[in-house]
Amino acid sequence: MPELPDVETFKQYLDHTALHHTIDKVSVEAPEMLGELSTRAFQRRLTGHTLERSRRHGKYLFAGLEDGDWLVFHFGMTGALKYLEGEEQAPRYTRILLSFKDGSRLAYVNTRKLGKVVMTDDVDEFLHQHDLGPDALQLDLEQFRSQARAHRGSVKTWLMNQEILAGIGNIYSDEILFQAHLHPEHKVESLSDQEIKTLYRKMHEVLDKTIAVHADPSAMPRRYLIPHRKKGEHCPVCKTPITQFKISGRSGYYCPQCQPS
DNA sequence: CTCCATGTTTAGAA
DNA sequence: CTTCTAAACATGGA
Repeated sequence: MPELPDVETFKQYLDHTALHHTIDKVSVEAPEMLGELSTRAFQRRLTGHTLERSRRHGKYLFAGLEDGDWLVFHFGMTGALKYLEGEEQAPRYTRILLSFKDGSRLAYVNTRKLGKVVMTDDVDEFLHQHDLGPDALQLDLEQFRSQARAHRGSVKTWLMNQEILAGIGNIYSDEILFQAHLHPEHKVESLSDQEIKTLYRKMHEVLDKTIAVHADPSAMPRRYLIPHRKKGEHCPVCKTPITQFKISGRSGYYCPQCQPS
């Protein structure tokens, strides 16, 4: 799930549920998700503190405490948040569970444990340490164009490079390229100014529209590729069979009719 | 059993 | 130095 629109949806969810709650207890079911940070240090930095604000950058979600410290969520491929009230049971694969003073809880759920949950006292430094470029919704057309001019290789790979712009992954890069009528293996260095502009506009449009439906594929516009992004499916626009291809070990999908090379 | 899956990192080859 | 590929991480679902 978690690319920019999914993580933005998690942010809004967190804002509407766990924010302004004081942490009473921290259960770490999967200590390996904390990386180098010890369970004790993690618990010490959270217990007794209050979640006061949140920030998202690319695929990362930051929850700020009243003391200036930050809880950092990264979701890998299968991570999500679930807020629990009353006797509601924590879902299967809950890896971290924050319990609040009022009895409600926030579960960090992650089937495959590919993400991370850590702490940082400086978000900007954290972003720098992780080589993250500007958030995909923050950079302007000028930066977008000059980054395109500074790289070689396929446009899909370029869009997914978190050092260039943060937030776009395998699924949403396919959607953006589909909406922009660009073949995923089109060389980024050979994009015209006009194509770059279209790509930039479509990137915003796709991110905005998918955030508006909380990244739910079943609620996305009719002419979106994402709900048809599997083998044997057909293009929602022209009905041509969708092509699957491999790009550095991952599967990409496109319509050979709407996105000619 | 096999292959595939939304992410990131790393090693090695061009 | 840049770019690309495969593999690894951990775990399920088809």
